[in-house]
Amino acid sequence: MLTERQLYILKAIVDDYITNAEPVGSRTISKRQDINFSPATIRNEMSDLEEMGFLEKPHSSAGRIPSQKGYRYYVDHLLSPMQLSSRDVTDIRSQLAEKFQESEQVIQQSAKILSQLTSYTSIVLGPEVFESKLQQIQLIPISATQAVIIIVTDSGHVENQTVYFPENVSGSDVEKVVNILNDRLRGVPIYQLQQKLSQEIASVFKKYVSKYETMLTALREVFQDHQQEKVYYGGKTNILSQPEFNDVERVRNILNIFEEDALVSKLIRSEDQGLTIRIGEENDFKPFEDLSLVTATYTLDGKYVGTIGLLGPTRMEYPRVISLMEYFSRDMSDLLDRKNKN
Amino acid sequence: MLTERQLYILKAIVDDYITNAEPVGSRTISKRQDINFSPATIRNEMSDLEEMGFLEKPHSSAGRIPSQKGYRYYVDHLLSPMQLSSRDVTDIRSQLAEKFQESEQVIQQSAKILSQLTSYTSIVLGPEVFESKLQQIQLIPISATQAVIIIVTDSGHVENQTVYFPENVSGSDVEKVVNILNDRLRGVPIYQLQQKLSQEIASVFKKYVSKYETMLTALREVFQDHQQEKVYYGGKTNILSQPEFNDVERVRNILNIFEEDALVSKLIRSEDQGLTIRIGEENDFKPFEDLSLVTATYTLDGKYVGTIGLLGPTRMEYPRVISLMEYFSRDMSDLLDRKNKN
DNA sequence: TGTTAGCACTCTTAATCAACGAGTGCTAAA
DNA sequence: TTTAGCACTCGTTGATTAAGAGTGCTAACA
Repeated sequence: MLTERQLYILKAIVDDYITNAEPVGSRTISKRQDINFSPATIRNEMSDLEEMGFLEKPHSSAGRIPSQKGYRYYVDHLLSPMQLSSRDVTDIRSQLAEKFQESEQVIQQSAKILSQLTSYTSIVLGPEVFESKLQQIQLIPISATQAVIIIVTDSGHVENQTVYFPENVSGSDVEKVVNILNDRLRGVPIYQLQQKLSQEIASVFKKYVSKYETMLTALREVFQDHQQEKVYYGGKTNILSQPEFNDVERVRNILNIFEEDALVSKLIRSEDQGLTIRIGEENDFKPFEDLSLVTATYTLDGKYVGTIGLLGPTRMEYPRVISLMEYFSRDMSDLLDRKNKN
Repeated sequence: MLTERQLYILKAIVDDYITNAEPVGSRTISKRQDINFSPATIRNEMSDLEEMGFLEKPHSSAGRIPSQKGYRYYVDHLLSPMQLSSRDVTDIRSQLAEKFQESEQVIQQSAKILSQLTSYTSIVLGPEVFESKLQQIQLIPISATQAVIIIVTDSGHVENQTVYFPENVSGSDVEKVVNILNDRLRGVPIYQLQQKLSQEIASVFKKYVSKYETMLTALREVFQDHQQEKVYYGGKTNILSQPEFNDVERVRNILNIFEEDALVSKLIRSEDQGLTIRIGEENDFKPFEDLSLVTATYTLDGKYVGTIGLLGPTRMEYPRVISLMEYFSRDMSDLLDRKNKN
């Protein structure tokens, strides 16, 4: 229902607004090399596009800016995904290659690079612990009533926590407990630990361990805590450099959200494999109503482990961002797979 | 060299400016209950105080604001440390008491409370790992060439890192290594680990472990990393609510500093036991030139373990902040001591 | 019938100006 | 020594104006 020319003009406007952050006038468009119509013609088309809801006017004598619907249409139909420059690619390669030690570092580094390349804020959800399985449990006594419990997963992730025993527990009891746990729980997904503990382990403890209730409650607490996903940020303050965010109060609100990992995690998370783009109000979250969020998932052995996200103004460099996100989504997965095979 | 009255007036001006963030005029001061001089008299005194460098004028027809020197004098001689309200105390008590599990949580929670009570930004340096001693080392194989090494200190702190062995290492070798390390290194301060490794352990390895060089380089890397202090923040964005920070660019600069823990750590750190107040340029750091930083140390068993800091505008509620910091400095030390004795 | 030149109109932005008021500094009197 | 009085300074506020960018409409053109 949109004519060829309208498509062309809409694209031109969005492109222009994305780079200049200023309402686009008819003359600006008509001056372009690839367009051979007078401003008046463009104006007529713009007027139509506005009527259809793709454009809006900040005020009657400004140019047009894309509406939310305009961005959406642009993203869905108009946008030509930009080829990543070879400089970008080598940049990424070199920066990711050097840090190759721990999965966690790969993720952190990715967040950083992503934010540097875009000057938006990147948010990466770390591998969910509960997707991975228990490799080993260690209990290291610090004092008579205090020990550190360490949980190592098959992906090499380590969680630790201090436990307090209300009454003294003998060294041999601790040893027994560790043995039992390792025997029975190796290979069990982290999120099932607590359940297994109550159902299977409790009775075994009862048989062999003298102060089994003390141990049990202590362990229960520990398993409770480790079900959350980690959140990594890159360029938290990048968003402040966007001209649309010169109001300190607005900025403060957004920055405060970043402090609440649980909330962010919920916002970013996306079940869909592949790329997701949420524009403005599509985020369904008031403080993000003029922000766009592009997310992609990354995998390990084909299974979902986390999400990478990029948060910027609705006026976002979609073509570039999309290419970048696709690249990262693939590259991180590869990297993690390779690390995993080591 | 300052008369009684001048002291009084200087204090009144600083107090007023601290609460209202606006230049203080002579009339405002003379209206105060406790002052019985006409505006003209006050003006004369103000003029003198300005000449001496304690006050300055934003422009000729505004009131006066304290100069850096003014704040300094106020802090050193004028300020009456405010009694903490009993509400504050109970607030703190209740919020610190509930979270009592891990040292790290105590610190984190302290940072949070401190920022909430003041609406400044709190920065707390975590216990320096290298003050504590090695309790136990664990090496947990994940795959043939990959293991997780876990370092537990006597304070219950856990550090972990993944190590890669370039060539396969046998299980018995790993076991030997762990035994040797635990035998020889228990009780050694963390910061000495690397040194000891090269000096003493290397030769032992050579004797008993087949691929000892592989192990050695892997371990060396691990010990390298764990010498930094952790930095905890509370209310990172609180500073944005101060009226003097309505310029996004300024804010961005400060916020960016918070992302670099090493730098912050260096800035906050203070060797002096007790309270330190650095006003504006005394921080010797450009981006902090109109910020004040109040720091105090906290201890464990009488020994320095970390620093708590509060960062706000030079126009800071010094009386309140000082009391709070003193309180926290004591309370955190107590808390940690008690935890340590458990 | 689609395109475009022309022009009146709208609305923002920047600049200028005057009035206001908060505050100072000085002088002279108490 | 203190203070009343007053002229002066300077930032703030609001109004007014001019400039400029852009639109929308009409009428002419191909």
